[in-house]
Amino acid sequence: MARVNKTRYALLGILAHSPMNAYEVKKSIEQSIGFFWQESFGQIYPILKQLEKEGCLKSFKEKKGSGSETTIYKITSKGKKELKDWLEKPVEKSPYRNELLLKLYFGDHVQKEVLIKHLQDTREEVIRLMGIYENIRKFVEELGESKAPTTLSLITLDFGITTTKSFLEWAETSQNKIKNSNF
Amino acid sequence: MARVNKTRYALLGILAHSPMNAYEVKKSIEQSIGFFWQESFGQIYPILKQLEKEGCLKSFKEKKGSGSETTIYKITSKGKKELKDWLEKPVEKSPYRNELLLKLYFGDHVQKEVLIKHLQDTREEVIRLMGIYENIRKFVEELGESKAPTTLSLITLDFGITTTKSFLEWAETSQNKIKNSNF
DNA sequence: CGTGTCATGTAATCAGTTACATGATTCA
DNA sequence: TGAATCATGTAACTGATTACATGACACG
Repeated sequence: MARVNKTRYALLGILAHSPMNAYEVKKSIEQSIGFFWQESFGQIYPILKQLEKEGCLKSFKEKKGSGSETTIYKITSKGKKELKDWLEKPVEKSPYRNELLLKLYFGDHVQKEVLIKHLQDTREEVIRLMGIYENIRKFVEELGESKAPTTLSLITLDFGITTTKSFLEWAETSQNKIKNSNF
Repeated sequence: MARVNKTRYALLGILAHSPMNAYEVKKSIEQSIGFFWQESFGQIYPILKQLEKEGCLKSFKEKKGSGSETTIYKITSKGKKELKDWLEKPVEKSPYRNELLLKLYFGDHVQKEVLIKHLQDTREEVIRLMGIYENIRKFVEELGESKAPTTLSLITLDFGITTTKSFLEWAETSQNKIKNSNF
């Protein structure tokens, strides 16, 4: 299960949209795919350099208004091919770990209230996320009507919304089941 | 986000149910919490030893019918306390990565058929999982009526079932959206 | 007798986060 | 002037998988 490095593809994918510096790549990831994909600077900087060495990216210095320079990365045709080849490969399944479920499963060692609290906290957290998703959804919908990239980003966003909804239903039901159980 | 080692708690939780050897711990994890939590031997063996050194587990040799010995681990009262303390702590959120969504988000670089295929493959994979969940559910339901540990394992199982169902709906809808989009 | 499962471990490797370090620019 | 953000990196650490190695026992 999933040993290969996929950070490179996330970076290529982001840079395929538009050239930018490492710092902006991080921001861009957070704002677009952040709810299902994260990258840290400790990965981004070295891997961008490595991708350039491989010829997948080309960097150049750009002067910002006030003298200071920044390193902009631009995807090359080789980089685009690399990205496309990966996109066409089957999705590898990656390990999935859920700490809430682990605590619930072993929950007979604690008071019921503890488990109900864990479920409640998680509900509140995902409700917060749900709000963010729906705001982004509105924003994207208004922005570009029926454009393909818009369609795809809405699809990923809808994944977040639907799984969140089903999580909330499950969590509420589970809280009630625990309340009514005898332990 | 999530830097602490939780393998120890998974092992303690499993051994809190009944004493067993490392090999059986692995099997037991696979059969009970396997769909949301995995552990490899490379983690299990060293961490069991470490837990014993800390006094959370006590090991003893047991002779199997045919002369050979095996090392059985049993949880101690200190181990139970360690588990309970962790169970009471708030659930830490861990990084979530979804490769299918990543490929969909960058999907405008490939043919629509590729994305539809990825969704189809994943649907088939989760349908297979769904079958397993529902079989376990039947089995657990028949086994123990209204026992607390049963309630809790059914709750975790229902998480699998409900999220799988909502995934399937989303995936089908998304396939249609992609079919009808212009790219 | 050979294959599969039981059983126990270690070493190499890797992906990834976090902390640390540094400095420029912006803006209240 | 001081805080926030922009910007670029490296080092340490760690969690985890995978591969490797070994051997007993079961069973057809």
